[in-house]
Amino acid sequence: MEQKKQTKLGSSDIAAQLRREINSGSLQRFERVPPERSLASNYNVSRGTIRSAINKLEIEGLVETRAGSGTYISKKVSGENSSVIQNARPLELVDARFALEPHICRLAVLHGRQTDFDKLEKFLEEMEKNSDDPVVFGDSDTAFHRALAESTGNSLLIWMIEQITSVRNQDEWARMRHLTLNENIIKKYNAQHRDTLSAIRAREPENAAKMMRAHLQTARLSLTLTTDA
Amino acid sequence: MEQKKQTKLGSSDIAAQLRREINSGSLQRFERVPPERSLASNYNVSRGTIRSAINKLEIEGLVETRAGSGTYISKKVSGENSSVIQNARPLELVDARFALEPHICRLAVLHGRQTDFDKLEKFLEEMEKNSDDPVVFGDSDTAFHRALAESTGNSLLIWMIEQITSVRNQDEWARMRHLTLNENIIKKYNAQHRDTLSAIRAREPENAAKMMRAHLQTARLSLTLTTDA
DNA sequence: ATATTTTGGTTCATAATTGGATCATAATAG
DNA sequence: CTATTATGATCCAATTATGAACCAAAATAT
Repeated sequence: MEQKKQTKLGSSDIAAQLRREINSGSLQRFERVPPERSLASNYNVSRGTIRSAINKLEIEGLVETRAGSGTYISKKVSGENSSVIQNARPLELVDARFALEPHICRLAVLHGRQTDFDKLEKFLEEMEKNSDDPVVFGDSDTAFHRALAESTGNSLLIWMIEQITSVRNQDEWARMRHLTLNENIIKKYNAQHRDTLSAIRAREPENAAKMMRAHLQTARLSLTLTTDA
Repeated sequence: MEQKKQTKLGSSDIAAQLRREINSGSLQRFERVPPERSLASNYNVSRGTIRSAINKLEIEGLVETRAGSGTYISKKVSGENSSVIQNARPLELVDARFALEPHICRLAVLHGRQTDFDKLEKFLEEMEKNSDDPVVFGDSDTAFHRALAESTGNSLLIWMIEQITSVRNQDEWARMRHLTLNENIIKKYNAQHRDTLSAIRAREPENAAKMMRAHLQTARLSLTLTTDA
């Protein structure tokens, strides 16, 4: 099997080696696996062999590739999440947000400071500027809701929102996001985000909560429409 | 080391590296991250790449930038999950319950079954039977609120309530409970619990949420009165 | 107070990098 | 021999990086 004489390494051997390096952590320091061309020259095999090996790892879910960008180690490997969060279903998650976020808005009115609102404004503008890019929008959206929680100063609520948003960056959810986030939905979200922030700035707690509920209602609707289709 | 020169670092790699340095604490001591231009020359990449990396960290909440001043490491250390709960202050916890439990009541109306309500009834009777024993009452109270969450069928909400109630069994909280739980308060709690369950059984979501808010309002009040005294 | 320097924010055109895909050829295994 | 696999070369399309210039806010020096 593994004579170092003349037997070249096959794609399976390379895959096994990479798998080992990822799990052992020697490659985990960086999010990105070296480019295929580098790996090919390092292992002294052709690029096709490397591609075949990486393909195996991708099927295992250990790694994900983005054309033009690189091959990345799946976040599931590096960051461990609570199993409860991982197994949460989309509608459960929306319901949890329905519980938390309207009240977070009320508390933001009570405890939020000017700098908190400025930060929210920044993320809001970022979202509005990237209405055509679901990925960038999604990141800013996550940051917005997180900053909203932070404005309450309540460490428990911040932590809960962190737990909830942490799940958004996983594979399954990335696909879901692509299905639900079209430009119309994003524009609607932007308006609702702005309504919410305006109500908070105006120090109207119930109105802010109402705006947030409307936002979440939209999110739930787009979710059910997508999953039913 | 082996291939750093050949394979140039991308923004993801640099973000990962900075994230590592921050979390490990080697950069944490200094308030300010080196300026972008310095980092760019240190890492031998363009400033745009550095900016892209820092932007990733900012979205994660690890770092915050101030134009004209610099980029600063966010004060809060990456908090341990459990310690967040452990270090939660009583009022923070009540606020979190204020967010979760009224909505849990609404969902209980929607998704609760007869067996769930029977279980709630059982804990309620247990509480009423032990109005004179703060310890037994406290346990039944915890069980009641947990069963309430379970009746929603939402694993996320159940988990969050579990996290919250888990803290109640600690030393500090045991003392607090002794201070707040006199027989009058307990009788009031019992009435409010019964009101809540009645509203749920009557399938009146908003009314159930209202009863729960009244309950939590009482809890918060007894807390502030005690801690102020 | 005022001027200068430092710093992040922004934009732009251009270049380099990277995974995706194909194909003819050679090597290897069964 | 035959089927499978690896090779090496080439082109494509998406993504990212680069380098330069300029701005505005903040910090610092005069």
